[in-house]
Amino acid sequence: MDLDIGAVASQSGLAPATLRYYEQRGLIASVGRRGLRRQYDPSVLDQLALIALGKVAGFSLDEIGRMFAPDGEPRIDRDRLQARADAIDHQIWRLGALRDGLRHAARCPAPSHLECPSFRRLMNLATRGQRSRTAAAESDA
Amino acid sequence: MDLDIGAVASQSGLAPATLRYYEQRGLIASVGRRGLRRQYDPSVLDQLALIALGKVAGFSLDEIGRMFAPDGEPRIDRDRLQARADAIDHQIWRLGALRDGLRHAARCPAPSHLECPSFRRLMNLATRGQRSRTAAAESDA
DNA sequence: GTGCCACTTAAAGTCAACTTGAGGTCAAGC
DNA sequence: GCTTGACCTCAAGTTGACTTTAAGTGGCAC
Repeated sequence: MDLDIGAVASQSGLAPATLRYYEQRGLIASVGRRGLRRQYDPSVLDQLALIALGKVAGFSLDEIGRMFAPDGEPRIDRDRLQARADAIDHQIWRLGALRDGLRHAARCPAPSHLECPSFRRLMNLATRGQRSRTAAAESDA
Repeated sequence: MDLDIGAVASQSGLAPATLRYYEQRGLIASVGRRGLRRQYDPSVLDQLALIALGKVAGFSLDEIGRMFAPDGEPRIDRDRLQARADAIDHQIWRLGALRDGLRHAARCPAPSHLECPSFRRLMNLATRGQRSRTAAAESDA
């Protein structure tokens, strides 16, 4: 019922070497070996999806490792999870402004968008409370 | 009226070396020199805000450079801008699912979140159409 | 029983985005 | 007039996240 690394690789879209790397980094774990070969529980695919998601959200592998432990033990500080969620919310908000800014730029006839008041307003909105990634990393300490 | 690199650094929160690096990469431009020293127009601060924003949105410096030229000439493919905006929209959507997942995880008493149907549903939502960064980069070609 | 091929390890290489270091320049204050 | 400090250049180093390579192993088809 377990998967070997090639199966996990093809189903996850990640290279086998990447999976070994994640295992070495403690992000995932194999359930054992058959001969030399790592055997993975199918649930590792869910974990990999989570990891991919965390990366999209801008977290480092270390941060992700701390958020979602590989052994199924969440072992997560719930306050920290909430803080992450709030940080992501903030990022979503800024991305929304960036998206609006880009859409505006795609339509706006101004010679330079930096001179367009509408664009500048959007960008000012978007850049409020910058440095979220750094802040998130720092709040980790 | 122009700023030297130290002023730009302190107002933007970036290291002087980073500003020189950005200049070298063509992301920003100084308006000239006073002696050896670069002089920057205050508008560079807006450009740096845009760059920071682009980074938050997951773009590489090259991509950002192509999106927002340093000389005030937008020189941007409007279709590409729209495509970016759409990609960001998608990312926002996934981040929303991630945020909801984290909030759920912070409340949910299930021993492992991977076993919690509600969490799994959120994560499945969030991971639909993954690999956005890669996809965005590829759509650049 | 042997050949193949997907696996194994350890170490080195790559790439982006910086950061650091060494050695040099210049304007200003004392 | 000399030191100081903020700047300069160019090269090398660092970090994170992989990828590649070289050399080896072992289960399965034939």
